[in-house]
Amino acid sequence: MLVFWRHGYEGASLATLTEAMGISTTSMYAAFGNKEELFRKALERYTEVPSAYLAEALEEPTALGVATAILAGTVRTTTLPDNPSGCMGVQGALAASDSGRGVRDLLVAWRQNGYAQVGERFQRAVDEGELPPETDPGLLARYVTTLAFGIAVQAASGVGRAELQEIADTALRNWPPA
Amino acid sequence: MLVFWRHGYEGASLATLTEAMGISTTSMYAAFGNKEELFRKALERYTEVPSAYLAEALEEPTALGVATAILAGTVRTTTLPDNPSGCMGVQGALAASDSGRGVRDLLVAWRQNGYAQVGERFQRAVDEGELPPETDPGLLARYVTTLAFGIAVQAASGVGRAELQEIADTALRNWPPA
DNA sequence: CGAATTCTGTAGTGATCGATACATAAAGGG
DNA sequence: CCCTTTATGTATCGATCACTACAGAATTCG
Repeated sequence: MLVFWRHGYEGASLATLTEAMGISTTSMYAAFGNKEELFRKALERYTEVPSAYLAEALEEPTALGVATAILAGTVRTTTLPDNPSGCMGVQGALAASDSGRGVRDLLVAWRQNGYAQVGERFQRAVDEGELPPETDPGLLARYVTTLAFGIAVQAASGVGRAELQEIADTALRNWPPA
Repeated sequence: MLVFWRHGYEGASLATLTEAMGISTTSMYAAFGNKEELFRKALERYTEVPSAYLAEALEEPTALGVATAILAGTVRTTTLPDNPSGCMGVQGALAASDSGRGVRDLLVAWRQNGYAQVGERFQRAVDEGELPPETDPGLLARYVTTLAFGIAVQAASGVGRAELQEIADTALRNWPPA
C-alpha cells in the first residue's frame, strides 16, 4: 500500500511492490491475481486505516464538526512523517496511460463515493434543521471535498502540516459558506 | 502538450507523443534531446497559453478580483470541452516512479511558483491598504491555490464546469476569509 | 514415516519502454 | 548541376515492464 501511495499505480513496479511486501512475484499473483487487483486491495486497506477519519468524521454531531474533522483528518493523513505525503486516492492515478484507465476510473469512483457520503450527511443536517432549508448539501459536500483534494495536492508538493491546518481553519471560519 | 496533459508525464509514451506531433522519434530527439526536455517545453507552452489566466488575473485591480479571476480561469481551463480535463501542472506527475522524480520536482516547483506569485500580489494589496494589515498574504495565497488545485482534481474526476464555478463563487463569497 | 499437495523462489516469457545507428531524402552552396 | 550538409524515417538497441512456467521446499494427512 505504501508503495502505491508514494509512487502511484503506474509508477509502482512489481519488483518494488514485491520487495516491499517481502514476497516474490509468484506469491503475489497467487494471492491477488494481477497488479490491478492488488491495487484494489491496497485501496481498501487505505480506506479502512489511513482514511478512516472520513467514516469517523461523518458521525460528528454537527455539519461543521463533520467538515472540521474531514479537513483535519486530511491534513493529518497527508502529512504523516513516516508515510508518503499526499492522498493515495488522489495521486494514485490522477492521469494515466490507456492501460491504467481501469485504476484511474476506480479512483474517480472512490473520490465520488467520498463526496456522496458527505453529501448525504449534509442532507441529513438540512433535514434535521441544523442547516438552513435552502442549503444545497451537494454543493456543500463538493466544497469540502474540493478543499480536501486541494490540501492533498499541497501536501504532495511538500507543504507542511501546520500551514495546511491553518488553511483548513481559515476556510471553515465561515460556515456554512453559502 | 495535449498528450502530457491527458496522460501525465509517465503515462505518455514516445509513440503516442510523436504520433500526436506528426514527427518521428529521431526528429523529436534532435529537437528536444529527451522526453524530459520535451515535457519542459510542453509545460512552458502550457503556462503561456492554457494557464495564461494566472498572469492576467494578477493584474486585476483588487485582491478579490485576483482571486476571482484565478478560480474562474482554473474552472474554465480544467473543463475545456476539446481539451483534457484537469490541470497539467497537477496531474502531469503528482506521484511518479524514481525515473520521473525530475519531472515531479519540476511540477512541485511550478505549483510553488504560482503560489509565490499570488502571495506577492496579495502582499502588495496589504501594502497598499486594500487588505487589513494583519492579513497573512502567504496564507491567503495558499488558500486560493488550494481551492484551485482542488478544483483541478474535481475536474479530472469529471465534475462539470457549472458546479465547479458554483464552488468558486461560494468560496469567495466570504472575502477575505481570515 | 512417507506420499500427496500446497506454496514459494528462480528464471525467463513476449511486449513495450526510452533512446540510437544507419540509410535515405531534402536542402543549401559553388 | 553536382557535391556537401542537414534533416528525416526505419529498424533496432538494451532495459524494464507485467506476468508465468517449472522445479524445489514446506506442509498436510493417512
